[in-house]
Amino acid sequence: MTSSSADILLVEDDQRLAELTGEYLEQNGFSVVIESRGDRALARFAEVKPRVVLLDLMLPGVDGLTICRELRETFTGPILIFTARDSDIDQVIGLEAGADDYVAKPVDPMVLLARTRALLRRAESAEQGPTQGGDIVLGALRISASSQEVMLANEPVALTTHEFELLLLLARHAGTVLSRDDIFHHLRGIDYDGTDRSIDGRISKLRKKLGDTAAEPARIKTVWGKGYLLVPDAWGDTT
Amino acid sequence: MTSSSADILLVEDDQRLAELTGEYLEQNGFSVVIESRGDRALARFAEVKPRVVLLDLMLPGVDGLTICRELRETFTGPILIFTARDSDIDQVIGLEAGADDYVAKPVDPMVLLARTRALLRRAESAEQGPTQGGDIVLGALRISASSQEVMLANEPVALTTHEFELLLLLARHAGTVLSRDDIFHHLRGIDYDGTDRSIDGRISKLRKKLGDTAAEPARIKTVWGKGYLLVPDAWGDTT
DNA sequence: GCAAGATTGTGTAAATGTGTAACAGGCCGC
DNA sequence: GCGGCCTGTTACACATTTACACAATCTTGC
Repeated sequence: MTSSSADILLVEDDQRLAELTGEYLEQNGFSVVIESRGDRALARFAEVKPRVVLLDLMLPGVDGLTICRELRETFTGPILIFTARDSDIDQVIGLEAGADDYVAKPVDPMVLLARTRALLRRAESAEQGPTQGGDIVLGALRISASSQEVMLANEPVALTTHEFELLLLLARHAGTVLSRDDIFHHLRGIDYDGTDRSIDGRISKLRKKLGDTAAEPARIKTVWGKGYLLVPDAWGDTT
Repeated sequence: MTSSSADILLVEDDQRLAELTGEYLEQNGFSVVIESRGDRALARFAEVKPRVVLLDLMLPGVDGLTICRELRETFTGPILIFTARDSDIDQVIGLEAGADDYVAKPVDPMVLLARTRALLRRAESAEQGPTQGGDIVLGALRISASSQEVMLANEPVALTTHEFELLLLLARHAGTVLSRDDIFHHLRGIDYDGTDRSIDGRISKLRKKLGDTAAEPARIKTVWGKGYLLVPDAWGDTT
Protein backbone atom coordinates (compact mmCIF):
# COMPACT_ATOMS: atom_id res chain seq x y z
CA MET A 1 0.00 0.00 0.00
CA THR A 2 2.06 2.81 1.30
CA SER A 3 4.96 0.51 0.63
CA SER A 4 5.45 1.37 -3.03
CA SER A 5 5.32 5.11 -3.30
CA ALA A 6 7.46 7.04 -5.74
CA ASP A 7 8.12 10.48 -7.12
CA ILE A 8 7.41 9.70 -10.74
CA LEU A 9 5.02 7.34 -12.47
CA LEU A 10 6.26 6.62 -15.98
CA VAL A 11 3.63 5.11 -18.27
CA GLU A 12 5.40 3.78 -21.34
CA ASP A 13 5.06 0.51 -23.21
CA ASP A 14 8.47 0.45 -24.86
CA GLN A 15 10.33 -1.53 -22.23
CA ARG A 16 13.82 -0.50 -23.28
CA LEU A 17 13.04 3.19 -23.56
CA ALA A 18 11.20 3.15 -20.27
CA GLU A 19 14.09 1.59 -18.42
CA LEU A 20 16.61 3.92 -19.97
CA THR A 21 14.57 6.97 -19.10
CA GLY A 22 13.73 5.68 -15.65
CA GLU A 23 17.36 5.04 -14.88
CA TYR A 24 18.34 8.52 -15.92
CA LEU A 25 15.70 10.07 -13.73
CA GLU A 26 16.73 7.90 -10.81
CA GLN A 27 20.36 8.93 -11.24
CA ASN A 28 19.10 12.43 -10.73
CA GLY A 29 17.43 11.82 -7.46
CA PHE A 30 13.91 10.75 -8.33
CA SER A 31 12.30 7.47 -7.48
CA VAL A 32 10.53 6.08 -10.50
CA VAL A 33 7.86 3.45 -11.07
CA ILE A 34 7.28 2.19 -14.60
CA GLU A 35 3.92 0.96 -15.86
CA SER A 36 3.86 -0.48 -19.34
CA ARG A 37 0.16 -1.21 -19.68
CA GLY A 38 -2.25 1.61 -20.24
CA ASP A 39 -5.21 -0.20 -18.75
CA ARG A 40 -3.36 -0.57 -15.49
CA ALA A 41 -2.10 2.99 -15.35
CA LEU A 42 -4.90 4.25 -13.13
CA ALA A 43 -4.61 1.37 -10.73
CA ARG A 44 -0.88 1.82 -10.57
CA PHE A 45 -1.35 5.50 -9.99
CA ALA A 46 -3.64 4.87 -7.03
CA GLU A 47 -1.05 2.52 -5.62
CA VAL A 48 2.05 4.63 -6.19
CA LYS A 49 0.68 8.11 -5.56
CA PRO A 50 3.43 9.86 -7.50
CA ARG A 51 4.16 13.56 -7.46
CA VAL A 52 4.20 13.70 -11.24
CA VAL A 53 3.01 11.47 -14.10
CA LEU A 54 4.90 11.05 -17.37
CA LEU A 55 2.52 9.61 -19.91
CA ASP A 56 3.06 8.13 -23.33
CA LEU A 57 -0.03 8.40 -25.51
CA MET A 58 0.57 5.50 -27.85
CA LEU A 59 -0.30 2.62 -25.59
CA PRO A 60 -1.69 -0.69 -26.74
CA GLY A 61 -5.38 -0.99 -26.08
CA VAL A 62 -6.12 2.19 -24.21
CA ASP A 63 -6.12 5.78 -25.34
CA GLY A 64 -3.60 7.80 -23.43
CA LEU A 65 -5.76 10.89 -23.57
CA THR A 66 -8.55 9.09 -21.78
CA ILE A 67 -6.11 8.12 -19.07
CA CYS A 68 -5.04 11.72 -18.84
CA ARG A 69 -8.59 12.95 -18.41
CA GLU A 70 -9.45 10.31 -15.84
CA LEU A 71 -6.28 11.05 -13.93
CA ARG A 72 -7.24 14.67 -13.81
CA GLU A 73 -10.43 13.80 -11.97
CA THR A 74 -8.44 12.96 -8.89
CA PHE A 75 -4.90 14.13 -9.52
CA THR A 76 -3.94 17.76 -9.22
CA GLY A 77 -0.21 17.31 -9.72
CA PRO A 78 1.65 17.73 -13.01
CA ILE A 79 1.04 15.46 -16.00
CA LEU A 80 3.55 15.45 -18.83
CA ILE A 81 2.67 13.80 -22.11
CA PHE A 82 5.50 12.61 -24.30
CA THR A 83 4.57 10.99 -27.53
CA ALA A 84 5.36 10.43 -31.18
CA ARG A 85 2.09 12.07 -32.19
CA ASP A 86 3.40 15.55 -32.55
CA SER A 87 1.22 17.65 -34.81
CA ASP A 88 0.18 21.04 -33.53
CA ILE A 89 -3.38 19.90 -33.13
CA ASP A 90 -2.32 16.88 -31.09
CA GLN A 91 -0.49 19.18 -28.72
CA VAL A 92 -3.52 21.36 -28.27
CA ILE A 93 -5.75 18.37 -27.63
CA GLY A 94 -3.30 16.94 -25.15
CA LEU A 95 -2.99 20.17 -23.22
CA GLU A 96 -6.72 20.63 -23.17
CA ALA A 97 -7.15 17.13 -21.82
CA GLY A 98 -5.47 18.46 -18.71
CA ALA A 99 -1.80 17.82 -19.38
CA ASP A 100 0.69 20.41 -18.20
CA ASP A 101 3.29 19.74 -20.83
CA TYR A 102 3.55 17.97 -24.16
CA VAL A 103 6.85 16.79 -25.55
CA ALA A 104 7.57 15.11 -28.87
CA LYS A 105 9.38 11.79 -29.04
CA PRO A 106 12.15 11.01 -29.33
CA VAL A 107 13.04 13.04 -26.32
CA ASP A 108 16.42 13.36 -24.69
CA PRO A 109 16.15 12.20 -21.06
CA MET A 110 17.93 15.39 -20.10
CA VAL A 111 15.09 17.44 -21.51
CA LEU A 112 12.52 15.25 -19.82
CA LEU A 113 14.32 15.76 -16.54
CA ALA A 114 14.47 19.53 -16.98
CA ARG A 115 10.80 19.72 -17.82
CA THR A 116 9.83 17.45 -14.96
CA ARG A 117 11.80 19.66 -12.62
CA ALA A 118 10.16 22.79 -14.00
CA LEU A 119 6.72 21.26 -13.46
CA LEU A 120 7.49 20.17 -9.92
CA ARG A 121 9.06 23.47 -9.10
CA ARG A 122 5.86 25.26 -9.98
CA ALA A 123 3.40 22.73 -8.63
CA GLU A 124 5.08 22.37 -5.29
CA SER A 125 6.08 25.93 -4.66
CA ALA A 126 2.47 26.89 -5.22
CA GLU A 127 1.39 24.13 -2.90
CA GLN A 128 2.99 25.77 0.06
CA GLY A 129 0.74 28.68 -0.55
CA PRO A 130 0.95 32.32 0.22
CA THR A 131 1.25 31.63 3.94
CA GLN A 132 4.83 30.60 3.30
CA GLY A 133 6.84 33.37 4.79
CA GLY A 134 5.14 34.92 7.72
CA ASP A 135 2.79 34.17 10.53
CA ILE A 136 -0.24 31.98 10.61
CA VAL A 137 -3.30 32.93 12.58
CA LEU A 138 -6.18 30.55 13.09
CA GLY A 139 -8.60 31.93 15.63
CA ALA A 140 -6.77 32.08 18.93
CA LEU A 141 -3.83 30.14 17.58
CA ARG A 142 -0.89 32.18 16.37
CA ILE A 143 2.19 30.65 14.87
CA SER A 144 5.20 32.74 14.06
CA ALA A 145 7.42 30.93 11.60
CA SER A 146 10.25 33.39 11.97
CA SER A 147 10.49 33.39 15.72
CA GLN A 148 9.37 29.80 16.22
CA GLU A 149 6.76 30.89 18.72
CA VAL A 150 3.26 29.62 19.24
CA MET A 151 0.55 31.46 21.13
CA LEU A 152 -2.78 29.93 22.06
CA ALA A 153 -5.35 32.28 23.58
CA ASN A 154 -2.53 34.73 24.26
CA GLU A 155 -0.60 32.14 26.22
CA PRO A 156 2.73 30.96 24.89
CA VAL A 157 2.95 27.24 24.17
CA ALA A 158 6.34 25.63 24.69
CA LEU A 159 7.11 23.31 21.81
CA THR A 160 10.26 21.52 20.77
CA THR A 161 11.66 22.23 17.31
CA HIS A 162 10.14 19.17 15.74
CA GLU A 163 6.82 19.62 17.42
CA PHE A 164 6.84 23.15 16.12
CA GLU A 165 7.65 22.09 12.58
CA LEU A 166 4.94 19.49 12.61
CA LEU A 167 2.40 22.01 13.82
CA LEU A 168 3.56 24.51 11.25
CA LEU A 169 3.23 21.96 8.50
CA LEU A 170 -0.25 20.99 9.60
CA ALA A 171 -1.25 24.64 9.94
CA ARG A 172 0.05 25.53 6.49
CA HIS A 173 -2.18 22.83 5.12
CA ALA A 174 -4.99 23.44 7.57
CA GLY A 175 -8.12 21.64 6.47
CA THR A 176 -6.18 19.16 4.37
CA VAL A 177 -5.36 15.62 5.33
CA LEU A 178 -1.64 14.97 5.47
CA SER A 179 -0.49 11.39 5.30
CA ARG A 180 2.47 10.17 7.28
CA ASP A 181 4.22 9.94 3.97
CA ASP A 182 3.59 13.62 3.26
CA ILE A 183 4.82 14.48 6.71
CA PHE A 184 8.00 12.48 6.31
CA HIS A 185 8.68 14.12 2.97
CA HIS A 186 8.27 17.61 4.26
CA LEU A 187 10.00 17.16 7.58
CA ARG A 188 12.75 14.76 6.71
CA GLY A 189 12.77 14.45 2.96
CA ILE A 190 12.51 10.69 2.98
CA ASP A 191 9.82 8.12 2.32
CA TYR A 192 7.74 6.71 5.09
CA ASP A 193 8.60 3.08 5.64
CA GLY A 194 5.13 2.18 6.80
CA THR A 195 6.01 0.97 10.26
CA ASP A 196 7.42 3.98 11.98
CA ARG A 197 5.29 5.23 14.82
CA SER A 198 7.27 8.32 15.68
CA ILE A 199 4.82 10.70 14.01
CA ASP A 200 2.10 9.28 16.22
CA GLY A 201 4.14 10.05 19.24
CA ARG A 202 4.75 13.59 18.16
CA ILE A 203 1.07 14.13 17.39
CA SER A 204 0.22 12.77 20.78
CA LYS A 205 2.49 15.28 22.48
CA LEU A 206 1.25 18.13 20.34
CA ARG A 207 -2.33 17.34 21.20
CA LYS A 208 -1.53 17.32 24.86
CA LYS A 209 0.22 20.65 24.71
CA LEU A 210 -2.55 22.21 22.70
CA GLY A 211 -5.27 20.99 24.99
CA ASP A 212 -6.63 18.31 22.73
CA THR A 213 -7.38 14.70 23.57
CA ALA A 214 -7.15 11.70 21.30
CA ALA A 215 -10.54 10.46 22.40
CA GLU A 216 -12.28 13.63 21.25
CA PRO A 217 -9.78 15.48 19.11
CA ALA A 218 -11.29 18.76 18.00
CA ARG A 219 -8.17 20.42 16.77
CA ILE A 220 -5.89 17.80 15.31
CA LYS A 221 -8.04 15.06 13.90
CA THR A 222 -7.04 11.57 12.92
CA VAL A 223 -8.35 10.53 9.53
CA TRP A 224 -8.30 6.82 9.79
CA GLY A 225 -6.06 5.12 7.26
CA LYS A 226 -5.09 8.47 5.76
CA GLY A 227 -3.27 10.67 8.20
CA TYR A 228 -3.79 13.79 10.26
CA LEU A 229 -5.68 16.99 9.74
CA LEU A 230 -5.56 20.30 11.53
CA VAL A 231 -9.07 21.71 11.85
CA PRO A 232 -8.95 25.36 10.81
CA ASP A 233 -11.78 26.64 12.98
CA ALA A 234 -11.50 24.90 16.30
CA TRP A 235 -9.19 27.26 18.08
CA GLY A 236 -11.51 29.61 19.85
CA ASP A 237 -12.00 33.28 19.21
CA THR A 238 -9.34 35.71 18.20
CA THR A 239 -8.68 37.83 21.22
CA MET B 1 -0.45 54.79 -19.47
CA THR B 2 1.37 53.54 -16.45
CA SER B 3 -1.93 51.97 -15.58
CA SER B 4 -1.92 49.81 -18.72
CA SER B 5 -2.22 46.33 -17.29
CA ALA B 6 -2.65 43.22 -19.40
CA ASP B 7 -2.86 39.45 -19.19
CA ILE B 8 0.12 38.70 -21.37
CA LEU B 9 3.42 40.45 -21.93
CA LEU B 10 4.87 39.35 -25.25
CA VAL B 11 8.56 40.12 -25.64
CA GLU B 12 9.44 39.68 -29.32
CA ASP B 13 11.46 41.82 -31.69
CA ASP B 14 10.00 40.59 -34.95
CA GLN B 15 7.24 43.17 -35.35
CA ARG B 16 5.14 41.21 -37.83
CA LEU B 17 5.25 37.96 -35.91
CA ALA B 18 4.53 39.72 -32.66
CA GLU B 19 1.44 41.41 -34.02
CA LEU B 20 0.16 38.25 -35.62
CA THR B 21 0.59 36.29 -32.44
CA GLY B 22 -0.76 39.06 -30.27
CA GLU B 23 -3.87 39.34 -32.37
CA TYR B 24 -4.55 35.66 -32.16
CA LEU B 25 -4.24 35.68 -28.41
CA GLU B 26 -6.52 38.70 -28.16
CA GLN B 27 -9.10 36.99 -30.31
CA ASN B 28 -9.10 34.31 -27.67
CA GLY B 29 -9.84 36.58 -24.78
CA PHE B 30 -6.47 37.72 -23.53
CA SER B 31 -5.25 41.26 -23.40
CA VAL B 32 -1.74 41.49 -24.79
CA VAL B 33 1.07 44.02 -24.55
CA ILE B 34 3.99 43.71 -26.97
CA GLU B 35 7.51 44.79 -26.12
CA SER B 36 10.05 44.56 -28.91
CA ARG B 37 13.16 45.68 -27.09
CA GLY B 38 14.87 43.37 -24.66
CA ASP B 39 16.44 46.12 -22.61
CA ARG B 40 13.02 47.54 -21.89
CA ALA B 41 11.36 44.23 -21.05
CA LEU B 42 11.80 44.52 -17.31
CA ALA B 43 10.56 48.09 -17.19
CA ARG B 44 7.60 47.14 -19.30
CA PHE B 45 6.91 44.21 -17.07
CA ALA B 46 6.79 46.41 -13.99
CA GLU B 47 4.38 48.69 -15.76
CA VAL B 48 2.08 46.06 -17.23
CA LYS B 49 2.09 43.51 -14.43
CA PRO B 50 0.98 40.64 -16.66
CA ARG B 51 -0.24 37.26 -15.51
CA VAL B 52 2.15 35.50 -17.86
CA VAL B 53 5.25 36.43 -19.87
CA LEU B 54 6.00 35.07 -23.33
CA LEU B 55 9.66 35.63 -24.03
CA ASP B 56 11.72 35.38 -27.18
CA LEU B 57 15.38 34.71 -26.46
CA MET B 58 16.92 36.18 -29.61
CA LEU B 59 16.63 39.83 -28.81
CA PRO B 60 18.95 42.50 -30.07
CA GLY B 61 21.36 43.67 -27.44
CA VAL B 62 20.17 41.75 -24.41
CA ASP B 63 20.28 38.10 -23.60
CA GLY B 64 16.77 36.73 -23.12
CA LEU B 65 17.97 34.29 -20.51
CA THR B 66 19.21 37.12 -18.36
CA ILE B 67 15.82 38.75 -18.61
CA CYS B 68 14.25 35.50 -17.59
CA ARG B 69 16.43 35.17 -14.52
CA GLU B 70 15.87 38.74 -13.49
CA LEU B 71 12.16 38.42 -13.97
CA ARG B 72 12.16 35.40 -11.74
CA GLU B 73 13.50 37.41 -8.87
CA THR B 74 10.24 39.28 -8.58
CA PHE B 75 7.76 37.39 -10.72
CA THR B 76 6.19 34.15 -9.56
CA GLY B 77 3.82 33.72 -12.51
CA PRO B 78 4.49 31.59 -15.58
CA ILE B 79 7.24 32.42 -18.06
CA LEU B 80 7.19 30.78 -21.47
CA ILE B 81 10.24 30.97 -23.70
CA PHE B 82 9.74 30.59 -27.43
CA THR B 83 12.78 30.80 -29.59
CA ALA B 84 14.61 29.57 -32.64
CA ARG B 85 17.42 28.24 -30.49
CA ASP B 86 16.07 24.79 -30.06
CA SER B 87 18.79 22.32 -29.16
CA ASP B 88 18.18 20.06 -26.21
CA ILE B 89 20.77 21.85 -24.18
CA ASP B 90 19.18 25.22 -24.88
CA GLN B 91 15.91 23.90 -23.54
CA VAL B 92 17.51 22.67 -20.38
CA ILE B 93 19.28 25.97 -19.83
CA GLY B 94 16.10 27.91 -20.45
CA LEU B 95 14.08 25.81 -18.03
CA GLU B 96 16.76 26.04 -15.40
CA ALA B 97 16.80 29.78 -15.78
CA GLY B 98 13.33 29.66 -14.30
CA ALA B 99 11.12 29.34 -17.36
CA ASP B 100 8.06 27.13 -17.11
CA ASP B 101 7.92 26.16 -20.74
CA TYR B 102 10.18 26.25 -23.76
CA VAL B 103 8.79 26.15 -27.29
CA ALA B 104 10.67 26.07 -30.58
CA LYS B 105 9.99 28.63 -33.28
CA PRO B 106 8.25 28.73 -35.59
CA VAL B 107 5.30 28.06 -33.36
CA ASP B 108 1.67 27.93 -34.35
CA PRO B 109 -0.26 30.58 -32.36
CA MET B 110 -2.77 27.87 -31.52
CA VAL B 111 -0.07 25.92 -29.71
CA LEU B 112 1.15 29.03 -27.95
CA LEU B 113 -2.40 29.68 -26.80
CA ALA B 114 -2.88 26.15 -25.54
CA ARG B 115 0.38 26.22 -23.64
CA THR B 116 -0.33 29.63 -22.19
CA ARG B 117 -3.69 28.38 -21.00
CA ALA B 118 -2.13 25.29 -19.47
CA LEU B 119 0.37 27.43 -17.59
CA LEU B 120 -2.28 29.81 -16.32
CA ARG B 121 -4.56 26.97 -15.37
CA ARG B 122 -1.92 25.56 -13.08
CA ALA B 123 -0.50 28.79 -11.75
CA GLU B 124 -3.86 30.27 -10.89
CA SER B 125 -5.65 27.22 -9.63
CA ALA B 126 -2.82 26.68 -7.18
CA GLU B 127 -3.11 30.27 -6.10
CA GLN B 128 -6.62 29.75 -4.84
CA GLY B 129 -5.45 27.16 -2.38
CA PRO B 130 -5.74 23.44 -2.31
CA THR B 131 -9.23 23.23 -0.86
CA GLN B 132 -10.80 24.78 -3.89
CA GLY B 133 -10.30 22.05 -6.41
CA GLY B 134 -11.67 19.04 -4.64
CA ASP B 135 -14.90 20.37 -3.26
CA ILE B 136 -18.26 19.26 -4.53
CA VAL B 137 -21.51 20.94 -3.60
CA LEU B 138 -24.90 19.47 -4.46
CA GLY B 139 -27.64 21.37 -2.73
CA ALA B 140 -27.17 20.86 0.99
CA LEU B 141 -24.51 18.21 0.45
CA ARG B 142 -20.93 19.37 0.63
CA ILE B 143 -18.00 17.09 0.07
CA SER B 144 -14.46 18.24 0.68
CA ALA B 145 -11.92 15.96 -0.90
CA SER B 146 -8.97 17.60 0.79
CA SER B 147 -10.25 17.34 4.32
CA GLN B 148 -12.26 14.18 3.74
CA GLU B 149 -15.29 15.82 5.29
CA VAL B 150 -18.93 15.58 4.35
CA MET B 151 -21.58 18.05 5.45
CA LEU B 152 -25.28 17.50 4.94
CA ALA B 153 -27.52 20.45 5.80
CA ASN B 154 -24.61 21.93 7.75
CA GLU B 155 -24.25 18.82 9.88
CA PRO B 156 -21.08 16.79 9.60
CA VAL B 157 -21.55 13.20 8.48
CA ALA B 158 -19.08 10.68 9.86
CA LEU B 159 -17.94 8.36 7.12
CA THR B 160 -15.22 5.76 6.94
CA THR B 161 -12.54 6.12 4.30
CA HIS B 162 -14.16 3.69 1.90
CA GLU B 163 -17.60 5.11 2.40
CA PHE B 164 -16.19 8.53 1.72
CA GLU B 165 -14.42 7.48 -1.42
CA LEU B 166 -17.49 5.77 -2.73
CA LEU B 167 -19.60 8.84 -2.10
CA LEU B 168 -17.00 11.06 -3.69
CA LEU B 169 -16.89 8.87 -6.75
CA LEU B 170 -20.66 8.84 -7.08
CA ALA B 171 -20.81 12.58 -6.56
CA ARG B 172 -18.13 13.24 -9.15
CA HIS B 173 -20.28 11.37 -11.62
CA ALA B 174 -23.59 12.56 -10.22
CA GLY B 175 -26.44 11.73 -12.55
CA THR B 176 -24.52 8.91 -14.20
CA VAL B 177 -24.96 5.25 -13.51
CA LEU B 178 -21.79 3.64 -12.23
CA SER B 179 -21.53 -0.11 -12.56
CA ARG B 180 -19.84 -2.17 -9.90
CA ASP B 181 -17.11 -2.67 -12.43
CA ASP B 182 -16.60 1.09 -12.76
CA ILE B 183 -16.55 1.41 -9.01
CA PHE B 184 -14.01 -1.34 -8.60
CA HIS B 185 -11.79 0.21 -11.21
CA HIS B 186 -11.80 3.61 -9.64
CA LEU B 187 -11.56 2.52 -6.06
CA ARG B 188 -9.31 -0.47 -6.28
CA GLY B 189 -7.98 -0.56 -9.80
CA ILE B 190 -9.09 -4.11 -10.42
CA ASP B 191 -11.89 -5.84 -12.30
CA TYR B 192 -15.13 -6.77 -10.62
CA ASP B 193 -15.35 -10.50 -10.24
CA GLY B 194 -19.13 -10.58 -10.37
CA THR B 195 -19.76 -12.00 -6.94
CA ASP B 196 -18.35 -9.46 -4.55
CA ARG B 197 -21.00 -7.85 -2.37
CA SER B 198 -18.85 -5.37 -0.54
CA ILE B 199 -20.06 -2.46 -2.67
CA ASP B 200 -23.66 -3.30 -1.79
CA GLY B 201 -22.86 -3.28 1.87
CA ARG B 202 -21.10 0.01 1.59
CA ILE B 203 -23.99 1.55 -0.34
CA SER B 204 -26.32 0.33 2.35
CA LYS B 205 -24.34 2.05 5.07
CA LEU B 206 -23.99 5.20 3.03
CA ARG B 207 -27.72 5.41 2.49
CA LYS B 208 -28.32 5.02 6.18
CA LYS B 209 -25.86 7.74 7.09
CA LEU B 210 -27.22 10.08 4.48
CA GLY B 211 -30.83 9.58 5.48
CA ASP B 212 -31.89 7.49 2.55
CA THR B 213 -33.79 4.23 2.53
CA ALA B 214 -33.47 1.42 0.06
CA ALA B 215 -37.23 1.06 -0.23
CA GLU B 216 -37.56 4.63 -1.46
CA PRO B 217 -34.07 5.77 -2.31
CA ALA B 218 -34.19 9.39 -3.37
CA ARG B 219 -30.52 10.14 -3.20
CA ILE B 220 -28.60 7.05 -4.16
CA LYS B 221 -30.67 5.05 -6.59
CA THR B 222 -30.21 1.47 -7.66
CA VAL B 223 -30.33 0.90 -11.38
CA TRP B 224 -31.30 -2.69 -11.57
CA GLY B 225 -28.72 -4.88 -13.29
CA LYS B 226 -26.54 -1.87 -13.96
CA GLY B 227 -25.26 -0.23 -10.84
CA TYR B 228 -25.79 2.83 -8.70
CA LEU B 229 -26.56 6.44 -9.37
CA LEU B 230 -26.32 9.52 -7.22
CA VAL B 231 -29.24 11.83 -7.89
CA PRO B 232 -27.86 15.37 -8.25
CA ASP B 233 -30.89 17.28 -7.02
CA ALA B 234 -32.26 15.38 -4.08
CA TRP B 235 -30.25 16.91 -1.31
CA GLY B 236 -32.40 19.75 -0.10
CA ASP B 237 -31.72 23.43 -0.29
CA THR B 238 -28.39 25.06 0.06
CA THR B 239 -28.45 26.71 3.41
C1' DG C 1 32.49 15.64 29.02
C1' DC C 2 28.12 15.82 31.37
C1' DA C 3 23.56 16.19 32.14
C1' DA C 4 19.21 17.68 30.64
C1' DG C 5 16.43 17.62 27.07
C1' DA C 6 15.06 16.39 22.43
C1' DT C 7 14.40 13.03 18.97
C1' DT C 8 13.58 8.63 17.06
C1' DG C 9 12.24 3.92 17.14
C1' DT C 10 9.55 -0.11 19.18
C1' DG C 11 6.07 -2.75 21.48
C1' DT C 12 1.44 -3.51 22.51
C1' DA C 13 -3.30 -2.93 23.87
C1' DA C 14 -7.17 -0.90 22.13
C1' DA C 15 -9.90 1.06 18.57
C1' DT C 16 -11.60 0.96 14.16
C1' DG C 17 -12.54 -0.52 9.40
C1' DT C 18 -13.41 -4.32 6.08
C1' DG C 19 -14.82 -8.43 3.56
C1' DT C 20 -17.71 -12.38 3.82
C1' DA C 21 -21.36 -15.18 4.48
C1' DA C 22 -26.02 -15.79 5.19
C1' DC C 23 -30.62 -14.79 4.79
C1' DA C 24 -34.58 -12.05 3.30
C1' DG C 25 -36.57 -10.02 0.22
C1' DG C 26 -37.37 -7.81 -4.75
C1' DC C 27 -37.29 -7.73 -9.98
C1' DC C 28 -37.73 -9.94 -14.33
C1' DG C 29 -39.19 -12.84 -18.20
C1' DC C 30 -42.29 -16.21 -19.14
C1' DG D 1 -47.18 -17.45 -10.07
C1' DC D 2 -42.58 -19.55 -10.74
C1' DG D 3 -37.78 -20.03 -10.83
C1' DG D 4 -33.65 -17.67 -11.38
C1' DC D 5 -31.06 -13.88 -10.64
C1' DC D 6 -30.11 -9.43 -8.42
C1' DT D 7 -30.08 -6.55 -4.24
C1' DG D 8 -30.49 -4.99 1.02
C1' DT D 9 -29.02 -5.79 5.47
C1' DT D 10 -26.61 -7.38 9.29
C1' DA D 11 -23.38 -9.91 12.32
C1' DC D 12 -18.86 -11.21 13.05
C1' DA D 13 -14.17 -12.86 12.47
C1' DC D 14 -10.23 -10.78 10.78
C1' DA D 15 -6.96 -7.33 9.45
C1' DT D 16 -5.38 -2.85 9.80
C1' DT D 17 -4.30 1.22 12.11
C1' DT D 18 -3.64 4.14 16.03
C1' DA D 19 -2.24 6.03 20.80
C1' DC D 20 0.97 6.17 23.99
C1' DA D 21 4.38 4.64 27.20
C1' DC D 22 8.98 3.41 27.22
C1' DA D 23 13.74 2.77 25.77
C1' DA D 24 17.58 3.90 22.87
C1' DT D 25 20.01 7.34 20.58
C1' DC D 26 21.32 11.86 19.45
C1' DT D 27 21.92 17.14 20.59
C1' DT D 28 22.95 20.99 23.01
C1' DG D 29 24.40 24.23 26.40
C1' DC D 30 27.69 24.89 29.54
